[in-house]
Amino acid sequence: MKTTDATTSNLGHAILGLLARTPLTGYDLAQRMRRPIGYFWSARHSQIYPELARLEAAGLIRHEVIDGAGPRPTKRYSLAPAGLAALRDWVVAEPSPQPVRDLEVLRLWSMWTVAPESAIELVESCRRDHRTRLAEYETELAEFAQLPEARDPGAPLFASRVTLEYGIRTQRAAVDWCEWMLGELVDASPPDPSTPHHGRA
Amino acid sequence: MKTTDATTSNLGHAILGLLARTPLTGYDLAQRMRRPIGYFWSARHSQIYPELARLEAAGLIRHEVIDGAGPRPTKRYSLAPAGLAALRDWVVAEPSPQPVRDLEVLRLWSMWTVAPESAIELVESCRRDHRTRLAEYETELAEFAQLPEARDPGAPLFASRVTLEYGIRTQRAAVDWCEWMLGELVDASPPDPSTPHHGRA
DNA sequence: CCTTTCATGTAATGGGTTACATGATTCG
DNA sequence: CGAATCATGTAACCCATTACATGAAAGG
Repeated sequence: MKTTDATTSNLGHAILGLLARTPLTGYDLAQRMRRPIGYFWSARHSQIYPELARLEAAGLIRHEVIDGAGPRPTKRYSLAPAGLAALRDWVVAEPSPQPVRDLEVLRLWSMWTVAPESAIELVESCRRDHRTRLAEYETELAEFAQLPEARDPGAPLFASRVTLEYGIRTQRAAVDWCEWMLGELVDASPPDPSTPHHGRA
Repeated sequence: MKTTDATTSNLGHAILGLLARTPLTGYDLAQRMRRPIGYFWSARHSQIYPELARLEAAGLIRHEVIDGAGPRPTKRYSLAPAGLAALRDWVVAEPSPQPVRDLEVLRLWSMWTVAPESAIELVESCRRDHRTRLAEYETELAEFAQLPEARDPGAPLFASRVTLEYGIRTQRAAVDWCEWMLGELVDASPPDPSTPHHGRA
């Protein structure tokens, strides 16, 4: 006998994951969907509010009305026991292969259609972006990496730490890749033809 | 004066990028949306056929009827001059920040709610997946990496090579990350309590 | 006083998946 | 003779973004 027959969406599980850490309002959830979990999952408030209603109807979350500045009653949501069970089930469930969509790689996949100088500019701008995000993640990780809870696999901070580490590693790999590409580009098309160059013409 | 005022979608540019390399039927395009470009962009045939009609209405592509096995006339699409221009414009255009959605990281972000043994299994299955994909990309790259066109920034194979290299680097980073995580997990919770172990309890 | 932040909702539109539908050829 | 491959399309539905709508408190 299953605890939940209602099929909960990915967004629903993202919300459950947030509420498993601490009770939040819909507004707070929307903020968190930028940072800290915004770097691997995102959603707008217009998507969050209806999903909260669905989760509550399924008995996975509950709310209490608190003081707030909005024109309507401010609701703070928290995880119901069935919600924690549903989250646990989902974490260990067989992952269905998700469709990949990387706009940056798609763009660079057609870089051969433009002049090499434009391609170099393009790659340099990618490198800049990845460097910026890398620096952000590194400062964010530094804020809590040394706390003892960040070492405990049963603590939320542990998961925050390892996922941030993932972000750092992939951004670093992306920066390295950009630099490797720049090497490949200038190797094939030397930037200054007045300077004598070695290698193939 | 712009060449195209019609706003073309990401999918549209993916199709233009494919047709810039060689003429294809809608069916062929759907196949390519799995491999080779399927690892960074994907689409089903039900999405591709209407988009082809839109691109053709915008004058970016053309088709000719060829012999085929389908019940309806088989159409081979190729890029029109305006299509190549639109593709070039898009490649060098300012990229709008795309929303990120990584289901694997979202899942692991809630790994703290399950037993450490379950978490270890989870990470091991992630490592297996990344290793498989890494091996696929490596064999695919080996097929054309040594061809001379793969060194020419103006050739499609150059872009194929560098984007595959990106796939390889990110998958390798992911495998390393999984192994690092396993180290963190067994460090905190020793797998076999009967064996005497060093470090903190 | 004006802008930002707090705070919650709905409506319209676009992008994407699943399912429906058809029919010839090739291979086991 | 049945399954897979070739080959193209439509319809229904879900997910996500943008835009519409409202209003109080706080800060410059």
